[in-house]
Amino acid sequence: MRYDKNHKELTHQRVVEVASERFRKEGLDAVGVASLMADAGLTHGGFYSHFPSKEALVEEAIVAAMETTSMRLTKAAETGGIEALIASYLRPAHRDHPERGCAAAALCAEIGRHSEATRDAFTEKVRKMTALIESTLPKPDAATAQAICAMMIGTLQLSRAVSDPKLSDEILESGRTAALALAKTKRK
Amino acid sequence: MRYDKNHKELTHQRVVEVASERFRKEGLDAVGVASLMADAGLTHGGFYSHFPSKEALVEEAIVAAMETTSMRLTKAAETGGIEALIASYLRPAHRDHPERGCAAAALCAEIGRHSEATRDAFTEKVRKMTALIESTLPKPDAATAQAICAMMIGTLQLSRAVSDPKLSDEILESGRTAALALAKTKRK
DNA sequence: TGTACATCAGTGAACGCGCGTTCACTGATGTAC
DNA sequence: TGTACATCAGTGAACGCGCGTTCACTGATGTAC
Repeated sequence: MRYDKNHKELTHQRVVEVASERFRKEGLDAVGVASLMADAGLTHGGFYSHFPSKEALVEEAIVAAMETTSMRLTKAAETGGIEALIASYLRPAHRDHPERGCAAAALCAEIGRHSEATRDAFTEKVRKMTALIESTLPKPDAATAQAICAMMIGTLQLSRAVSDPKLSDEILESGRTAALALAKTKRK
Repeated sequence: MRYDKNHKELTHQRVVEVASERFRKEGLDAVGVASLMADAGLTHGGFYSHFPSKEALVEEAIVAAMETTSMRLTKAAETGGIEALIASYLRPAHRDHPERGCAAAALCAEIGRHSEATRDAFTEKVRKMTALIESTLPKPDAATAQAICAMMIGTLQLSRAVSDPKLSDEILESGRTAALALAKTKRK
């Protein structure tokens, strides 16, 4: 072979990373293959030697984003438990930078309208995320972990969608308080 | 004038209703003006005598959907308080029929990427919805109402996005339990 | 070491299609006579 | 009451554009001699 053994793998990952950012920022439908490849320093023609379809890239990009988020939350939980995990997720910087944030918060509804394969991959990552949350609870419980996960996603989305910065801050604050309350609730 | 005084108004409302359903089901970007007008029994050319742009229709359709949801939640709250409101929002039928459900749950993230006017209109409806929730709380509190609102939206979205029906049911159930727990929490 | 070659990552023109939007028009209808 | 007319809601061809995808190709590179 002529090119470095992992030359293609490197390019592939570069495209996935660019896609992962732009999908989260602009939405899955709003980002085209050509503009994505241009962002990665390539032309669109080569796309299909890396991915069988745009949908396949969507799946890879979501998985990559979810993994980054999981790692970040794991690190937060290690240093400060569930309180730090919630504070890390529901902080203004996360609200203000969806492109570097959780794919579930940025793309949840859109993912629901995508291929079975994409939804399967997403589902697996959601399980991983709720398991992580559960492991940080004073009284581990799957239902509470799922509720905290949903609460964090809903709070981030709502705080991003409203146009009034004051209301947005309030929602973020309310979400932090409520998520923490749920985490500390004693369950049967 | 030749046509019935409210003939055009009726057509306008028909287009808004069709759009409102299809946007919630398929997403804002996925539904085109031509296909929408065809669904309303018209051709695409007449669209711009009803709306200045697609974005204007997006705004109207979201507002219409949010109003329907608010009315439904108000009715639920009147008969069964916050418990009935939560049960109504987080029921399987709502998860399975986004086209007739809450626009916030179906489109929150996408709305965040749309025009200032659309986000302003959405923000107003969110305020209305949280005010409604607050009014049903045993101890009215804006922060708790916002948290319940975010929790319901996040739960519905997550339960729609995951591909495993069993997990989806679990999430819905967890959301109901947690939202109710938040509603009953005594606050300082 | 220097060159000729084979590989294949990446190129760019082209495909059919649907997008949002514009505009000259058509024809159904309520009104005036 | 019957007809001629003016209005304007709705039509459909056309616009430039970007979409996802295909494919014959180019040219940079590691290897073999």
